[in-house]
Amino acid sequence: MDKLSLNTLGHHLQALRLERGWSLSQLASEAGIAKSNLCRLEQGNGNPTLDTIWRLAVQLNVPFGTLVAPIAVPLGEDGIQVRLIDQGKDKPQVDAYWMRCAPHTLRHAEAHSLGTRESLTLISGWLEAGPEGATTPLAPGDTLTFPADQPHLYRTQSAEATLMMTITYAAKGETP
Amino acid sequence: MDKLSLNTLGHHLQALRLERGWSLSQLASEAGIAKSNLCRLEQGNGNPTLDTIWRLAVQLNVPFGTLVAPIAVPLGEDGIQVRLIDQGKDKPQVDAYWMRCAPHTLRHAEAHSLGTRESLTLISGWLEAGPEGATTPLAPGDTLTFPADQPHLYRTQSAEATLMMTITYAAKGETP
DNA sequence: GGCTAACGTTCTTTATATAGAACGTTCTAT
DNA sequence: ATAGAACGTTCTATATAAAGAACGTTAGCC
Repeated sequence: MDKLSLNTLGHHLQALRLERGWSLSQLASEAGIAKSNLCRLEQGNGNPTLDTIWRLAVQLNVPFGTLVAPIAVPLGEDGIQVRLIDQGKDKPQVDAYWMRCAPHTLRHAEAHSLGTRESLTLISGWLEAGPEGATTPLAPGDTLTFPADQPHLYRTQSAEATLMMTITYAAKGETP
Repeated sequence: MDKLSLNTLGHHLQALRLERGWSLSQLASEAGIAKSNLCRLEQGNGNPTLDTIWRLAVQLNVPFGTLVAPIAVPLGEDGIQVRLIDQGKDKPQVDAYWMRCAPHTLRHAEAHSLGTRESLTLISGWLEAGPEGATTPLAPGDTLTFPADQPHLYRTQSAEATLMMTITYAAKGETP
């Protein structure tokens, strides 16, 4: 595991804490860990134990993956983060992703293999997505399914968007 | 973090390894960790470092959460596991879950608050779900959205089902 | 001014996660 | 049968994560 990932974990940890208006000492004591420990983690050093991550996740009331997830893939250069949640083992193959788009992002995605479809469900924010020229705006809770075997795009405006995305590959199963 | 969770992690770890037909020594060496370490983890002792979990997840090619997730909630008594992926911060409130139903499971869910809707996207297996009396069968990749402010159910047959579920609460935001 | 309290950081100490060697066991091959 | 190799386990040694004390800093308060 690289240094960068730990930095990201640290920043993310701190962001979540400040978001709640908690002090470092406070969070540490309520999570039942030493504040020196938490301090080290936020600074991006260290290699926390599962127990430590666990306690912090519980205390911050975030799903476990969220804490460690920023370690996942920042997709391409633009403000898009993608995190693989699960992969199906059946035919057709289905991949489930968590995805976050920064504000004022426009991402053009290339066509996937023939027959591939995507389903999006917006968790928070606002997003416009779909095949180029036939995009649909989405509010939290909305679901959109569209053919992804043609160029498509995701666009945010002033707010960032968080969503679940599932990609269903055509029965033959080749990846683009 | 309790002993049970670690046991679950151990079992899950071992299951994933055996699923791939790998030996303990093999996985350990390819993940770049000592096999004594992996052995201990599979036995349900120990409290692995993020680095260790990380290496194993990469090597087993499973999303990070999957390794640690069984530590999450086995919902109720029946063969259903639910894992919170993310919670929206907007109105309406949206919760995203990963969910797995064991084979031959029938789960009756009570009505949520008025206006609540659920969206399901099947990742693998087969599932029949929806409001009681108006259920729909789902194949991998299929998406179903239905009003959840009435009793609804999830039913599997011979195969287990893995899916993403999002719950959108009515704008007022009260939980049932 | 000085006093207290809380903050985040940086020490030192202690517990323990990991690495690596050694073990007994079970196969296969010669 | 015997040697070898690989398996999973269990030792021991070492690196280091976590705890706890002490630190300098800032902010209120009398």
